[in-house]
Amino acid sequence: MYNFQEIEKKWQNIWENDKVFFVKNEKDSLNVPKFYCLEMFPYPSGRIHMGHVRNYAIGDAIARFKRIKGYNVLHPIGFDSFGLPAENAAIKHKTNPAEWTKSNIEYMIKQLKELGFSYDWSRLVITSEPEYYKWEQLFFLRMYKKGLAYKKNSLVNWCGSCSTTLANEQVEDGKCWRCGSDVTVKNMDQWFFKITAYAEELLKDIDTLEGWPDKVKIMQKNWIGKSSGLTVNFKIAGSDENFIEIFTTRPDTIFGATYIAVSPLHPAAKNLIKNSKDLEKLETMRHNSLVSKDISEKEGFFTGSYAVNPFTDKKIPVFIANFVLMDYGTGAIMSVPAHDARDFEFAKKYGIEIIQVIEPAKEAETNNTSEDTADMPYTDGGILVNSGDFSGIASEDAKEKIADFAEKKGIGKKVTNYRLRDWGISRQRYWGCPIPIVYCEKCGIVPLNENDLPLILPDDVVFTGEGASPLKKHKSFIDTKCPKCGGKAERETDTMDTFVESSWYFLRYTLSEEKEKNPFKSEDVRYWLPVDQYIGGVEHAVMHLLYSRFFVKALRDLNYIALDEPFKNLLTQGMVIKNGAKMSKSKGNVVDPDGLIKKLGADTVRLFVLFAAPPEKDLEWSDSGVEGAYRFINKFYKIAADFSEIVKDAEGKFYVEGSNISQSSSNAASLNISAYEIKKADVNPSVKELIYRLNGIIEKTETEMNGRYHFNTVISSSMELINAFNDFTGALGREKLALLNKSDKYLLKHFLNSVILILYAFIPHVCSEIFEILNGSFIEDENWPEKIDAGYSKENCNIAVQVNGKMRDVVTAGIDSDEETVLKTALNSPKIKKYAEDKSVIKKVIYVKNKLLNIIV
RNA sequence: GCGAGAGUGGCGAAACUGGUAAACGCACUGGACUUAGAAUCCAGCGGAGCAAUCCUUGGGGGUUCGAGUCCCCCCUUUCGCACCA
Repeated sequence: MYNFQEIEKKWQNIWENDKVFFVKNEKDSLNVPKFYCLEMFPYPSGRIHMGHVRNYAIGDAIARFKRIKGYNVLHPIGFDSFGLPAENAAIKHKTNPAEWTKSNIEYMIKQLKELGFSYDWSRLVITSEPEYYKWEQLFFLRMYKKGLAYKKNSLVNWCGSCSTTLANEQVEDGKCWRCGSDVTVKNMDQWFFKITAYAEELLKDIDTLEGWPDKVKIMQKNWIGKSSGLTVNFKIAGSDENFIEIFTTRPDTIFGATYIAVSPLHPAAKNLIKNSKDLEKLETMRHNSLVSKDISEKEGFFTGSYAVNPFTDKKIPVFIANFVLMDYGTGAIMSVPAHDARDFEFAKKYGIEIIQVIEPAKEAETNNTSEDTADMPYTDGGILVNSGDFSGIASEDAKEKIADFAEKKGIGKKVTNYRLRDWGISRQRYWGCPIPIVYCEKCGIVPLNENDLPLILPDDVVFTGEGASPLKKHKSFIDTKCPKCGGKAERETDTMDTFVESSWYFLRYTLSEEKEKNPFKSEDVRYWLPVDQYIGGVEHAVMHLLYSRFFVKALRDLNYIALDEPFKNLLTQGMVIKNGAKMSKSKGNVVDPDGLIKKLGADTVRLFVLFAAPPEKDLEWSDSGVEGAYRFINKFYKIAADFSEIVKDAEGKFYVEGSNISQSSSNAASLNISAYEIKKADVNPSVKELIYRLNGIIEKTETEMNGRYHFNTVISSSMELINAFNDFTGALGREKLALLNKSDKYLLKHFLNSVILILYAFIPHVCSEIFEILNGSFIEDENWPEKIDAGYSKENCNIAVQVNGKMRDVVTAGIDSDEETVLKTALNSPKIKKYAEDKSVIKKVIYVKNKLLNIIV
């Protein structure tokens, strides 16, 4: 009987002791194609959850398949081990973040090993270790020297009660995710990476990522948010030198601009205001836009100043408006209420003039013209009207012409804007990579010397949970000497965003030796990168994947590597849900992998997770479905073990013609049919058919495992094969099975071995075991099964017969029969007669060979 | 509001370039084995109908000999962005 506990332990020990999945010296393997299979590494929260199991089961299936196919496979794992939870645990349980993290990692490694994933553990990466983060500090210094890392004053999310900044994703409905108090906006000095310098390249190269889901590519494109438009200077009425610079993507509507709207945070806002009482209003509005990002109600007021539309020479009012963002474009806009929804809403509210300057190009839309202008603006392109010399021109044309005109007159400039902002990496936290910078009284901001790295995060800190980061109170860390002048200096106490670590860990995995001397080696990166298959959740579609792309490009420009894009193919797996909701403690619908592994085994859990849905879809958890997976594995094991008992001879060898294929020989498991000549005439017709079906599924598996990764259909095909095998052997009975001739036995063994090799990717422990029982050798030494011609020839096939496109009957005909023959047979069928005969005339016949016949009467 | 998906039995899902819809599994029902149960095995299982037969891929229309699959409109739903000018 199938004892999964024993079997799984046995194979896990063998894999570990024999280093089965360690990458064999890649320098000698350059003649074999490489395959880098990568799963997003976990945060060491304490336990592996079902989402991890799914993610890693997918990756492992691919890695194992590719190995059997003969690839040189790199399949690593690590831990993204810096981050706030460790600090929270430190506060709550009075533990040390380093120790808490370490014990979590140890436990999770144990879990991953119990799940039997085929990682090369020698390449384990733990990002909170100095041997890892010291390289990150080095990259920071190099980026600083190149101007890619810089410091500036900026607005950040601030939780007053936790005394720390929060990342955007840690702000939920304007409240702190941890303590629930209101989040405000604060002005602070922050370190940034200049990701905007790569905005255009990051956008352009998205088109080269053919193996990425469109969804993710679109999300990244939207995030980068490129838009091209025009800046135009609007002179302040009554002044010769003062003007407001606005940004617009619709220069074609400029004749319809009836007011200027300026952000309350605009530096010129104060000077525009004529009535001193309005300065208070400005202050309130400034405060509001700083404190909350919510602008559900458009508000504003007239400054008392007017600007001159350079195209119409008309004076138009200048408003301060809360919906105008300071950090996009120029912080001021020209408002065209007739053709922009927001401008329209604002103009209606404050009674500002609305002038139509675009007419829909098509006259076709007749019935809703009058209504349109009253209730909503017309925001599409069309033909210009009321636009001076530009009237009559189409929008797209006019955009160009008006922009050219503005540039020629020196009042405007064509510009490209990006929504993408520079990446703020400063965190006022302890458990992160220290930023290697000191502040010297004399020299100002001074980077550390590279050979002073690593700057180690001190271990002796006190967590109170109150006030600033513990680093801020750590005198011996802060007090230092200036690397430049040797005078008194203080260290930077901010640490880096943890997305920095995950932006290059996949490069570190390629390093196998001299780890203390290099972050990675360029020749290793050249060999292994790009990652052939990256697998992870969609939640990282923008941040992590965009930051990693940026980092690779930056490292390229720092001459570390020659690589433009890190991830060739990306698979975003769906969530694991139960009772229609994402598993969470608060909903009480969490399924713990540990318990299931103990109860039903790792193979069962893995099989269910891969079988229940294709990887990109959400997976609905089902306890009885898991039991079904368990049943299948049991059945599979029993069928194979029984078969091996029956067909073995007294010496425990298989009946196989030619002594070169036996348990004792070195290539015992060889499926290479050239070693044995099948006597086709002797083969049982049912066995022939089994082999024929097998061939089709070997082929199907190969295409499926080559990028589509619908493991569920591969598994169901394997189940069909096992069922067919069982039907055959069951019907025959043990005695007759034992009396089958050698060709039959050989082919049946080949059949089972092939199914084992297909399923090995999904349920490796039990497949390794069955393979050993059947062949006495290791499955990892085996090759992917070849298709065998066992002499099966289809004589007849079923042909669907339709009359006027409706399914009416199925007839049997010889394979490759011509239309005439099939039609004759079909017309003999009583069912068809009934439908076709009384209509007397056959107008047309459509015949698809071996498949379908459609009679049109 | 904008953008991108999804909608097939009681459930998870199959169906490669349009060609026998529902493979595989779960649940369920009946049977065998058993003192009984569990496990296992066999059979059935989209809907209506005694049956012949008819209907069925969110709804409506279209293209086609033929549509789950292609085109148009609508409904529902999930996700992402959300005043980016």
